[in-house]
Amino acid sequence: MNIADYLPTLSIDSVLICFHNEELEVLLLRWKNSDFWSLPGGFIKKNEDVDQAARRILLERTGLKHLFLEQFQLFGKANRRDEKQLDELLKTINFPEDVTSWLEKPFYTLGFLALVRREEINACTDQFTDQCQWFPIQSLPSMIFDHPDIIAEAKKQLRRQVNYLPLGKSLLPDTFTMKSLQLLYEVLLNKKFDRANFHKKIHKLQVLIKTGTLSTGQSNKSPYLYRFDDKRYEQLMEEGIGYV
Amino acid sequence: MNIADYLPTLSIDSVLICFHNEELEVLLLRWKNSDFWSLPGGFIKKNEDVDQAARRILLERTGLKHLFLEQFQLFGKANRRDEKQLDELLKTINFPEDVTSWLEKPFYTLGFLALVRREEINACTDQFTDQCQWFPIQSLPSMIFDHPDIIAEAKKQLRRQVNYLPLGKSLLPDTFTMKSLQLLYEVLLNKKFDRANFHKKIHKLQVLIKTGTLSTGQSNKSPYLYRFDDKRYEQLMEEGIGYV
DNA sequence: TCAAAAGTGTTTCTTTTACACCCATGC
DNA sequence: GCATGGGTGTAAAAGAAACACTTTTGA
Repeated sequence: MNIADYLPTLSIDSVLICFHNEELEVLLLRWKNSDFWSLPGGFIKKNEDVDQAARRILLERTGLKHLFLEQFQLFGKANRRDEKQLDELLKTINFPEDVTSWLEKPFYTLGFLALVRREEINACTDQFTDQCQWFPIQSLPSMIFDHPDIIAEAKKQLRRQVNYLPLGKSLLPDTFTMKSLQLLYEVLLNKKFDRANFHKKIHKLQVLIKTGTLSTGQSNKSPYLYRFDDKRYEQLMEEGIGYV
Repeated sequence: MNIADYLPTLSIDSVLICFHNEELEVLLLRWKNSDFWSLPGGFIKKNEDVDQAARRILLERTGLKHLFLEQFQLFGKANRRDEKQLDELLKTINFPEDVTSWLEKPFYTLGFLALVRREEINACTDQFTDQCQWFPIQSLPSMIFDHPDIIAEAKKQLRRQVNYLPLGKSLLPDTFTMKSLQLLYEVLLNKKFDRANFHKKIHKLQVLIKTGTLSTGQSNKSPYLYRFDDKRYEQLMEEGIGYV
């Protein structure tokens, strides 16, 4: 990392979210020689689009080229990074002098929300971190700086924009059952739906295509498998699904 | 303006919106010696909260201390400012050398949405501009750089967040008639409401308090004047009004 | 044949919509 | 009194919610 290639002042942190074990999970990296975790992030190159920078950073971290990624808020408090904590984190690692002084500069950070499928991700660490793990969004470990706030705001964004985000398409596998779709929205909105009414509501949207059935091995009827009608799905994202 | 006090890389531009003549209007400033208009904006001081910077800049421009102000998007294209245009704008004014070279640096800009009452504003120009005017949001003049995009995104934000923005409270006078409230939402959503049903909808929200009647001088019944119940209003902003 | 879970249908209640009616005001 | 626009009431239509019924599957 050649410091001279990067812009000061503004960094990027991404909240990667997946749906796993009937829960939303967030990807975190552990800082070297510490018990603190942080969001995958990075810096912006000179002459680079900010959106492009966010994609580049996530590509390095996950190997994913195509994923839903959207900025949601600039975290702009002057004292957003605890100085003491920053010093301690830097002390434990022997970065080259130029990297250390770069990291000590003040940075606002732009928060991005990314929606991914856990099984498509091969997450890896960066030069600041030595471990990489998914955590249920309801039980997160200690994090550096204002990263807990960033995740909290991402959650709010997720709820408020629920009608305009490609949640099903980004978080579920290509084919899925009605039950898993319902479960996803129940978790997102923290609210139970009536199974029968959920069916009707979704079918009225005309966004699902039956692709077969899933043999569960259970002693009951096999549920249908669906996939999304891409054209109709895009249309719904424009108009809003009308969930809440 | 002492350049050394300010951060590079990131600037601020605000879309000030008022409701006047049954239309939404935007405040623009005209660049000195040019036919191009721009949003009121500025730079961030070292060690300053970004939100605070946006307030400081608007205070200088409008004299308003309290107003609704919220960031809505970072405009992060590397080439968002047309170089040719920038050069031409700078050529026509004799800024000190340090200011010129400051302005020539690359800047991303953070867009803020501000909701104001036109009559409370005493808008004035800054060192870059010589005129200041409100324009109907539907008929805007030529603007510099990506400022048309910024306004377009602000409009989208306004529509999408309509349920969570204090539109009535920020854009209408302290007391107002049901008709003017209806008109505001009709303009915002570009959609007509049935007068009777609008009454019922609003009354069910239990957010209005009757404060008297307005003598219009017209040969018909005087409409009631209302004001908002502050406590209930805040509550509604949290939950969302449920308009669209 | 039974239990379990998926899929579908029906009834009820609530909300939305359309529109009619009444009321105050100035000429 | 009458035209005008504000305020209120009512009936029809649409939509949401609750819940019962039917189907499929493996044991």
